[in-house]
Amino acid sequence: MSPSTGVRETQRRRTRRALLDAALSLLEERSLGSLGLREVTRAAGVAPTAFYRHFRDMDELGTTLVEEALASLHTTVRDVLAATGDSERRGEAAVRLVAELVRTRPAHVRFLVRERHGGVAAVREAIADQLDVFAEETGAALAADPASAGWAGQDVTMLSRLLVDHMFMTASAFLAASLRGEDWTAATRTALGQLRLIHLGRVHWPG
Amino acid sequence: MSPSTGVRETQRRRTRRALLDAALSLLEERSLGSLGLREVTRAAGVAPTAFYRHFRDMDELGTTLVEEALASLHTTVRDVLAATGDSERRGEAAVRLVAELVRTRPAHVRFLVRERHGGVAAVREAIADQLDVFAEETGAALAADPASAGWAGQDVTMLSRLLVDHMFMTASAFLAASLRGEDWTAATRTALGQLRLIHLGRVHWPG
DNA sequence: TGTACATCAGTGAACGCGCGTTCACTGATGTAC
DNA sequence: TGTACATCAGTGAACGCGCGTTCACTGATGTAC
Repeated sequence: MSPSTGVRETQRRRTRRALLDAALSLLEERSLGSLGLREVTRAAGVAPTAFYRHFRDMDELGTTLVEEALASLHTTVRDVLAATGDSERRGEAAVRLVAELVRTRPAHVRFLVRERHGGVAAVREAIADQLDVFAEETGAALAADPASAGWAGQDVTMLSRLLVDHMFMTASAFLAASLRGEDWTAATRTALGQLRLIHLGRVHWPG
Repeated sequence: MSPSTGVRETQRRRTRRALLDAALSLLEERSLGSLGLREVTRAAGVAPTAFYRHFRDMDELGTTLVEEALASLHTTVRDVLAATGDSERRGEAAVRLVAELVRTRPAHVRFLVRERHGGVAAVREAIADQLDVFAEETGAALAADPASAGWAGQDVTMLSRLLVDHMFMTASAFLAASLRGEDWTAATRTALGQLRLIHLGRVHWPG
């Protein structure tokens, strides 16, 4: 049998997932730097030593979580960029997709928001590198848009960084609203207004 | 003698400062949640038990750091709001003042950026509350501006939150540039461009 | 299919270590007279 | 000014505890024939 379906491999994957999920769950109200190995294995229901069958240390588990979380984010970014219509509709699509991402993977999104400026260098840098990639992709999409005719390269970069950062702001606002038990209509309206303002500025650039 | 100049009080303040400075220094590459009491006292050059003469626990030290850091920030926000001139000049003033704040108090600014979404609830909430206050002040200043004639209250709020968040983005970009050994010209240009775009959007609002 | 052997995910005991917190203390500083 | 007493910031020993990591192990799963 192929290793991808063997009983042993299946169990191995189950344990690995349990460790990652336990960590994500503990990270709901904590940061990665304060998370202990024994804490994670306890929450996952395995012996402390089982941890080493899957990760060298907590940094490696953290890096794995970054990869998982960014895979979700990558899908969302691509969907946003692929959205068609005028800037109003594209803004709506972006906010809707971010909301959907926060709804389906709240723990992953919270992890990214928290660790983006967090205390674990390896994780911080892994996130920063990927956000650079997203900003570049966004920049390429913007440059291909007729609305960007005549824009300087550095101005496109400036705008794409603003949009990527705004995506994080919006995700963070949704998480904060959930924490306060509010629904997301206010956060959605704010995010849409901000995107509309940014797009207005874009249309009239450089003034 | 008044307690503010007694030898005992002076020494007490010196130790308290040493603890806060030691913590700020350790937080350069760590997060508050992972910081230990003994670690801080060791770095400050006092016995572990001396800590309790000044703070109940690390949370209280963290809250104290928030107050210090936000006092600096408050000055900067007020100066930005007091700046006169057209929006181009106000944007320049804002970026210059943020740069000055990051240059004079890098550890405090890094602490705010890191702990704003960090793992210690008490600190996160203290920062969020103060940012709400800043957003309100900014909103009041915007509303008083003739350029906001006819703006809905929620639109003013939307814009002021964007500006406060942009201030954090800019501070974070300066810190990141320092870390990479770059100078701040690129980060400054980006921040100025973004503010200009936002102001352009504002001028043409609601489209 | 059955058998004999190899693999390896997960275990449990053990270790040395640094942690947060308590306590009674010391001795310089402050206060009353 | 001098003396006797109170205050209290900082100390150092001691505690129990959970930590990360090591090691030899077990027993179910996989493989060769």
